[in-house]
Amino acid sequence: MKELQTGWPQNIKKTKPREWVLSVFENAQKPLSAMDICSQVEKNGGSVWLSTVYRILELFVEKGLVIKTTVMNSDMAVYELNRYQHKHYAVCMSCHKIVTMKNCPMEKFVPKLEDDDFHVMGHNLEVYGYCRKCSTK
Amino acid sequence: MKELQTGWPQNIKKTKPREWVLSVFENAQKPLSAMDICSQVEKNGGSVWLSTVYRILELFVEKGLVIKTTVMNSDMAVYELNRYQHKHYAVCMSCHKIVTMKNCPMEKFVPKLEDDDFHVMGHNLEVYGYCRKCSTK
DNA sequence: ATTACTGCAAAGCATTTGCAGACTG
DNA sequence: CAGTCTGCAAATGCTTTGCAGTAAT
Repeated sequence: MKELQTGWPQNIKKTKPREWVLSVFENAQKPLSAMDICSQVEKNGGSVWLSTVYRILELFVEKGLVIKTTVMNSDMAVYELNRYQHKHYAVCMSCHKIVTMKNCPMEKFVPKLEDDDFHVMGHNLEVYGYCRKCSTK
Repeated sequence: MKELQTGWPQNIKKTKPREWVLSVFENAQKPLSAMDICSQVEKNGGSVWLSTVYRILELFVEKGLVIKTTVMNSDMAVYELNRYQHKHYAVCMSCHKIVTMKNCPMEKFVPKLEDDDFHVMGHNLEVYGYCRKCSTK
């Protein structure tokens, strides 16, 4: 049973750096950049090079384990575990704080696309505005 | 009357490069990258340096004239006119074709955020999947 | 033993910045 | 004329790639 929760994903060779990266994701409360992951791994006592992190992320994305997105007006890519439950965020335009959204507008929504045969696989949504602190400043 | 449609936005000094960039946006059918804009300006007989385009884009975004987004798994930023009517796109995961979405799920949706005082200003939405051609390949 | 993965260095590329001359109002 | 904007060059910073040694099955 325990294996089901923390079990290593199939089709992915187990190595120290990959274990570290995955464990960082499992403890993360928000999407992480490659650098975030790198420094978090080191904070946990491991050691990985940035380029290795990028290769691991590429692999994880390819295997559907992780989702790659970008946060508003930031050129940096961020990654998060694909928990197969939608999760969206609001980003403060002023301080770039990230606030979790608890619901998802796509649940009961069918997009009307110009290509009628477009096969929708998923979506990214991001709300932007001003957080409590910044809107009262 | 004509001025209302093609009138130059207030608070923005009029220069050739800016006029060219704006006109490119007005004739664009999809979000454009800085390079797209640059080459489009040249195609129209103008001439701008890329760094100038970036500075113009930054200004336009700041003035609320243009919106900056990123398209799936591409590290390149794209920009489009803020037409004050939502417009969203679906992106083909295989050929990266962009398909316009005619409706918007946020119209009748109130996001539940962890920060109750978050002041929502707008949103980005992107749907991904496979277009007609790629899903039958 | 074979194949794949990582550390490391160096390259790539979109974007930003500095500066002097040119242009706008 | 004063202040801003642009052309151009060079720097920055995220991400990718090449290669040789190391680790996994």
